[in-house]
Amino acid sequence: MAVDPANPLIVQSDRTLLLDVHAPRAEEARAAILPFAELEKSPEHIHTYGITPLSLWNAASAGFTGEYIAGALGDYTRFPVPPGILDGFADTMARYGKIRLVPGRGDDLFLAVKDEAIRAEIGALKSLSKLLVKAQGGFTLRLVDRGTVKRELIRGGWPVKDEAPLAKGEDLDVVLRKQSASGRPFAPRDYQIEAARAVYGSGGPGTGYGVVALPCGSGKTVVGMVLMSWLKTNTLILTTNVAAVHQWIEELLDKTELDSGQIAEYTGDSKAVAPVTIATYQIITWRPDKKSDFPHFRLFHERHWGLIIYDEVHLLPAPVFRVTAELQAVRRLGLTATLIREDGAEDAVFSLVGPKRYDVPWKELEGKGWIAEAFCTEIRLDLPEEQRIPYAVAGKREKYRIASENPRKEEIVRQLVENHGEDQILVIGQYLSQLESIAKLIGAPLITGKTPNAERERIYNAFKRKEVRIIVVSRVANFAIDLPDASMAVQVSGSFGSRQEETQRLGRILRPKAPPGKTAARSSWFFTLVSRYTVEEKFAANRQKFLAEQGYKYSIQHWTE
DNA sequence: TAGACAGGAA
DNA sequence: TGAAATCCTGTCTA
Repeated sequence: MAVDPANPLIVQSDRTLLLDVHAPRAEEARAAILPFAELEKSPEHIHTYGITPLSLWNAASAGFTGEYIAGALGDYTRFPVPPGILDGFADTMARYGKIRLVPGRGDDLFLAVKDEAIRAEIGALKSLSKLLVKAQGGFTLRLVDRGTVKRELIRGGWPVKDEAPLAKGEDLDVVLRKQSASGRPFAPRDYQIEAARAVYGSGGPGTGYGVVALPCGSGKTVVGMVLMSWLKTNTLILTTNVAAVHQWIEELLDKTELDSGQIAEYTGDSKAVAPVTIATYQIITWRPDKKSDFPHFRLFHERHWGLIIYDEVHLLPAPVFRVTAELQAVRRLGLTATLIREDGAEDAVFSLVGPKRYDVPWKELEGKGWIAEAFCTEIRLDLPEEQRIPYAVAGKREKYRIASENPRKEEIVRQLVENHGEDQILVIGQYLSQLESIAKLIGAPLITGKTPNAERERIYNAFKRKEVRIIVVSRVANFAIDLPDASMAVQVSGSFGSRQEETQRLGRILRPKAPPGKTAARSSWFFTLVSRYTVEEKFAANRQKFLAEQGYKYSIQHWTE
């Protein structure tokens, strides 16, 4: 606990933290600041973290205090911490809990605000003037406005601690199996139980809700099942696509004693409803035209749900926010690999699903062998001579495409797959013409959105049996969770710098290759090809942020002829 | 009744 | 910033 010029962290008064990656104890410092800071930039030497109100409230709701932050910064700081900054953090964190939502008279809710000044500030918020009615010690509001009020308040800088009771839901005896239906012994892992517990008991009995962030391949569905087995109630599970719906059903049948009659699929194919129902976000937000209602919203009050699970909660579509009233009355669990949203709707997730209750650095799971160790390499290459002029004069949009489709990438792919003769490889890209060309060059099958399901299955099976070693895939790789596991991925082009996408792609190769505890999981390789001195460099940097945040190191290799 | 396919949405 | 994929519904065919 002392300022030391060898320390890794520089704390600045604009609420940014600079982490010197090469300093001793840099990794320790990263783990210490992760609960309350967000990574903003991650070039080679110095990483920049920002501390935002939302990151502080997430920390506050997870039980971290101003003293913890003061301690963490004090332990690792290189220079004296700027005066006043800690008070600012404590002040922001103290806002969490100052406003509480509790039951009111009859069906109404009551917004309890003890502090008179805060009461005046909220009373003056125009966006809430129609929803809130002044009362002794706070405001009353209608039950249906619960979600809207919470969202408006967080926009105004006031997170609400929602302590109003949640519907209990109809009983359903959910029991986890000791041995999965497929015959293997099954027990939830420590971190899965901890994650479920963090949500279950988050606000005292009957008030559990919130978000769990765990990497792809670490068994997020198990966290959901553990919570279901504790709450023992009718459960609605929302997810992104039909493949994920099917995976949930398989997992539930495999690892719980529920039978197929108690589980239903609510999708385009089948509109069944059962004590456990799994639906896609898309069907819920479908409507005949822009002026109509959302006919499938009825699913929310079709049954007395006692739990709603939002799979990939960072993809929660905006229209769902409209049924906030129904959603607010039910216990809810958000599952995600990353909370980062490029559209900035994080505050909506915070206020409507809940704060982040649990989070493990990927590296920690990797150390314990639950997910494979990954080596990430960014390969930078020049544009071919003849494309430099066209690139220079191209418009912004064209530039990205020229850089992405750099024909030299094809030769690098060929060499990489040749050098990794032992690995099962996915080549992932964005543009179909480029992928077609690569598939032809290395003689590997290509899967795109147009590939019929039967054909996909045939290729996947051949890949699993190791008859096919390499598959070239388009963006189907982002969502198709039925993709087989691979030990190496080569990304030849990506979309506009989405960290989410990068995370998903890396998730493809992070699944453990050996039984945990016995031998270490087999290592994985992840290569990204980037055209030097082009816009692609900037986007590539953005994509890597999340991985750097989790402690992965990208090594950069410059490719020369 | 199943499937294939077109069209719209985000 | 743009391209590609998905999912939903409705219609047509056998």
